[in-house]
Amino acid sequence: MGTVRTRFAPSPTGYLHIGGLRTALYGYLFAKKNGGKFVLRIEDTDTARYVEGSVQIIYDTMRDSGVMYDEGPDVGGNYGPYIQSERKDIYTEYAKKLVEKGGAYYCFCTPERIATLKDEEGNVRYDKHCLHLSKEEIEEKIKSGVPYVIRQNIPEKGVGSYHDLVYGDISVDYKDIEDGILIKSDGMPTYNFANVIDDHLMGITHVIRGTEYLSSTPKYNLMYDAFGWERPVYIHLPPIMKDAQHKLSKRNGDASYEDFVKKGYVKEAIINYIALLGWSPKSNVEKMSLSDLIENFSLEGISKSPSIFDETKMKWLSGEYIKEMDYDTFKSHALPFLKQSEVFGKFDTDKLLNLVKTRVQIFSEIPEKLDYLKSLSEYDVNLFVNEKQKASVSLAKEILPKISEKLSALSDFTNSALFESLVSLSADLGIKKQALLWITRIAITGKESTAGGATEIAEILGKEETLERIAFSLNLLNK
RNA sequence: GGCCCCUUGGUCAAGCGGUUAAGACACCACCCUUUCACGGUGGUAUCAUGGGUUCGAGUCCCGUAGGGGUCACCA
Repeated sequence: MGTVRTRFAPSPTGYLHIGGLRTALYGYLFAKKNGGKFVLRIEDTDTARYVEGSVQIIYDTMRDSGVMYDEGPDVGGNYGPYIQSERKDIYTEYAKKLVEKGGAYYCFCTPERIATLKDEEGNVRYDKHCLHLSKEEIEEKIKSGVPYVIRQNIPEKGVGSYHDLVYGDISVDYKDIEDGILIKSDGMPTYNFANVIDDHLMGITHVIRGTEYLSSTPKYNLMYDAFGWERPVYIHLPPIMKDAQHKLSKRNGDASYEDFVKKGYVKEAIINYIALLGWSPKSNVEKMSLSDLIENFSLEGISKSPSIFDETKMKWLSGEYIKEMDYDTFKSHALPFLKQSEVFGKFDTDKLLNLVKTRVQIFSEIPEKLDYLKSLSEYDVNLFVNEKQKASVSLAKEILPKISEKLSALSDFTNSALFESLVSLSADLGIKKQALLWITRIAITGKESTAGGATEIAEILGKEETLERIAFSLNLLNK
């Protein structure tokens, strides 16, 4: 076999959903793993379903996520054009060839006649009515402008078998396959035809796509065989589910790649996670960059059964990426989200960001984690009670003035200096430092739990604000 | 409904005839700790079901149930 060539062939119907992106990713990984090429082809033969702008979304998503193609409409290549609507003449030419070879035939049946073919369950199955038209009849009808389609001629007997690298041997009886339309009456090909022609002409060696094509693949093979072309290797992928019953889809309002990016997921984590959905590496390592994925990817790890999308796990992965990010990278990603916080601009940006770096899994959690810094308003003084830390309301009343006094004398208002100072104060007072720090933190935040400890927060608030807040809390306690 | 395919904890999953049935997320507990988080340790929890085959079955075969896909001039 020559160079491995895989392709991703989405239709521009509005967005690139998670399942589609995973299909693209596997095609990309398999090609890269084998030193091959990954091709993007736009399947826009259904003009009615075309959605403006969706081709651009496909380009953007693939670029942004790193699942980048070597050949495609906007990057070129030697097998173009890569947009099916620009290949119409090619399909017409090959359709004629297939008719000559007996693999297809002209059909002039009206929709009305087709409708009479409905069985009890409402399923229509074409009866090969036009297969037996004579050459003269066909020529005459075409000449006189009778609308027609070109149908595939499926053998009436026999079984179509092939080997799928994920699902193994698949066999479908030809009697269960209908003579599907290859060329529509508007002259455009259907997926069933364009897909085969393009995959062959573009030198695609491995066809990677969803399981929805598992049982229709034998009819594609019939065409490869009729043309005398080598069949590609098939790799069908199980679907990604929203729950046990439903596929993940935008139609159900499920998030897409761009939605997750907007929600503040680390991009690498999204790709990493979807790679793991339906595929498992030989090792137990789960956090993998795109290049790690290329290195570790193998077809044997692809599962046959559908997998349910678990946003919680993706969130965890995102958090792992954030924790390992160097600060500057983190800052550049986090800043747009920090700006949505009410505390942005009121305090030192770097200090705020440092507070939050190990405490968020996705960037959008930043504002909520920092909101407590906003202002101090009336709160339940019972928050001072903490049995484990030996803190109580009365102790708070007693030591808060001393804390205030100590802090007002402090010139170096940094975390470490504050910590040292307060610890020594607790020793002087003969109380647990935990109790003193607990009371301090409650006094300056009024919150049971906060991102950051007492002295970290005090540093961010600054001396003036810290002392004001302690005074406010003291006042509250003495009410 | 016909046909094709699938079925290991709540979720992702390893396993390819002999294992105490990995690991991860989630959950719980404990430790660490300046609350929370991080980190560490431990724990709860899985082979859909009934028959075979075999000395031995999550692994092989058949049935049943459940689920997915497909049966378009959509891809």
